[in-house]
Amino acid sequence: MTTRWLTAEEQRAWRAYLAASLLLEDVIDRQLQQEAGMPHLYYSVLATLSEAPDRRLRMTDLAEALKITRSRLTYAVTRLEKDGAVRREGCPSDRRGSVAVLTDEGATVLERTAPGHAETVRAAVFDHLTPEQVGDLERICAGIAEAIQGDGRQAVRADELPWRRRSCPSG
Amino acid sequence: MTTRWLTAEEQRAWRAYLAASLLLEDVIDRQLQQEAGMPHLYYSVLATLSEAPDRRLRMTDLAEALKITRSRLTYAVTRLEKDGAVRREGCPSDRRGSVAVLTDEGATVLERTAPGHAETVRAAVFDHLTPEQVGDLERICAGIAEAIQGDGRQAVRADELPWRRRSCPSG
DNA sequence: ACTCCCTGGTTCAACTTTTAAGCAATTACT
DNA sequence: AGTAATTGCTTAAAAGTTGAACCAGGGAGT
Repeated sequence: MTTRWLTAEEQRAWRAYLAASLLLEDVIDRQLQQEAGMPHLYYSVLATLSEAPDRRLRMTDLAEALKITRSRLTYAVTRLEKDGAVRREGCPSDRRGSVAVLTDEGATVLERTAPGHAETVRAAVFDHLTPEQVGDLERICAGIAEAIQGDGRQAVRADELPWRRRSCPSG
Repeated sequence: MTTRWLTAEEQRAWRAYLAASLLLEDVIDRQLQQEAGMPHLYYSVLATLSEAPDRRLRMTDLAEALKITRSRLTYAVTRLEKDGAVRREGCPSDRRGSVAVLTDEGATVLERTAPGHAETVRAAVFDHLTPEQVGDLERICAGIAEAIQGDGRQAVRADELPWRRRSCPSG
């Protein structure tokens, strides 16, 4: 097949996306590094745990929720554990497994820093979007995620090719 | 001010965005690592140079175009120089300056790998967006970039607070 | 020319991420 | 039960990134 290049409009959109995503990651990482002493991803680990039943999640489920590799998560949790924000527990139902648990200290960090984070996201993103655009953004991004994940045909992640589900957390 | 949290719709959009951007970066990095032997950002360095007049750009201009810090660019160019894809030249009009130049070898790598990259971006992003959505995406992202950059008030980049312009390349 | 400050770019040390192994527990199969 | 393949998670080594510090060159004011 002769290469299907991007159209001019697609190129403009793609470049705008690349610029925005780099700038955004930068601003958010910096803000959280300042206020919470950790990069955005690590904050997301805490945030995700805080919403999980019993504030705990299997490592693999957490990685899946965050869309990152297990390896990356292992390092993140190790660091957060050193900080006292997270604790690891063995999984009773599967002796291989381990469960990340948000500590009270971690919850406190989250509570303290969530407002600043929300403010940053709002200032960078939502304060200048119309409600329709918010909906558009969600649909567009959901479509992208879907296109990438619902893609059993080819190796998409090096780590763990198809996306699977596990369980165990509070039992 | 009592924290302006994100609305439910905004949260959904934000989470969809985070997931999509992580997955997307992952897929693209992996594809380019495979085909071009370099991460996406490094490919972007080559791509940006290839479109610049005389295939050359001052380091700071290149960093600005790519929305990355000069430090990060220094490392990228050093690596690409080792690969032979880029060459550094002194800037005649400012002895402090250096200019990154795309070599023929770099141009060849780009030509060879651009189709695969385009295909990946298309498959992950544009193949399932309507033309309206492409426009929406561009406008939304442009707005985000604008909100972050057009922000002289606060330190947005650690490196170089306000965004400026330079020149010199082919003169 | 002399100061003082700014700018362009690089470098260092600390940190994060990646990829490919690696290991132990579990499952599937016989 | 016995064994091979799979799964859950960690680790090692290499690569990339960050933020601060650094240095030489350029500019403005005197």
